[in-house]
Amino acid sequence: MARIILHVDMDSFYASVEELRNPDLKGKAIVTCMFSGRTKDSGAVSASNYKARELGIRSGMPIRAAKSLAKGKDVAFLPSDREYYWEVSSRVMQILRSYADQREGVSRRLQSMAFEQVSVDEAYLDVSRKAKGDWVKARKTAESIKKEVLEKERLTCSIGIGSNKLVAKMASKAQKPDGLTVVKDSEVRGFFENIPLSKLFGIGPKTLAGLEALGIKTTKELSEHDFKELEKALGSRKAKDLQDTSLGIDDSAVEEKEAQQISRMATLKKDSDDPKEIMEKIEELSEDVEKDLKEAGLHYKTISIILIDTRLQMQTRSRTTIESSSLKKNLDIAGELLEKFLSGNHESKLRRVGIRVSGFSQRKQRTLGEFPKA
DNA sequence: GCGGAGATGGACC
DNA sequence: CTAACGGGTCCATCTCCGC
Repeated sequence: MARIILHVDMDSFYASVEELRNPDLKGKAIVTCMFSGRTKDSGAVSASNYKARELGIRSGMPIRAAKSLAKGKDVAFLPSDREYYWEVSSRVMQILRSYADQREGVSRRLQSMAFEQVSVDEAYLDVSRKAKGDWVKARKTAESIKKEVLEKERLTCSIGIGSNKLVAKMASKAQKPDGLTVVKDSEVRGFFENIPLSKLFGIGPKTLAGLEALGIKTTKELSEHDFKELEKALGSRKAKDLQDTSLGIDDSAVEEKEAQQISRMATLKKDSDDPKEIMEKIEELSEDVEKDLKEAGLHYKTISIILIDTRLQMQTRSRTTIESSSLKKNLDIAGELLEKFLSGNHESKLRRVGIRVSGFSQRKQRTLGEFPKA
């Protein structure tokens, strides 16, 4: 059956939430920042609203770069309060979820919906059954969603509608903020041809450069490029993925994914190669990971440390152990991994460190819908 | 050849 | 004057190794 998928993207979510929290900020340029705490203003921008974007301030840029763009202007720089954003997010997601199809073969009480939250401010909804192939119906659903989110949370969002997740995602980006864009199957080809290569989902700076080296400058050129040549340069999987993406082809399902890893990272107060100092930070971070682990009821098998040196080069070291739920008990492993790294890397000092657990045991209970059909 | 483990790199928010 | 630089997750790929 043909699908109809919605992609909902909250408009400059962090900044909008801050604007609601403090009425004094209304109408101002707002930038939320991750301050690393090592010097005043060291850190990066996590989000900016449209007023701030007009000045060229974008997420990911160093705070100091953002401040230099903001010089002489009235711009609010606020620390990111992610806990609070997740709180607001969960209320928004509850609204969105209620508009998605009921998953087939699942009892009403379990409330399993064809819904997928992909980040704090984004989600996919499968509405194929409710819309019954009717794009007008789907559009009305999207309008209702926007209305309810605005009334209940005073937030705007942009929604894209298409017959798969990729089309919906690119459609939601087409008109922002407060947009609503429908891309029917007959329109997909034209719509994608007009998307700049650099804006295509899955194409970052490296891939863009690689494609440019092949003489590919537009999405249309990518879609028409000889597959064999693309394959030779990028590998078969990547080549196939890219060419599918350039044509708006995607058959992935809208479904909630199980977490694969939990990690925490932080910047050290000052660069260090002292294992004692570094382990202190790692222990601190591990308490946070431990909390998440407990909440999710997960056991992990692999523990990794993440090390970022003064040149911002990242390295990881990991070890797989017997299944455990207690990170505290395994901190000595992190310590060993760190000692071993430092003894082999006398020249490097660390700027940021992190800890990660992964390899969770499959203890998920199967729901009725997942049992094989008799 | 196939898997798991360990490590790296690219991408996205 | 330039450079400045977070934290979290997913996935693919490569190598090595034992079977």
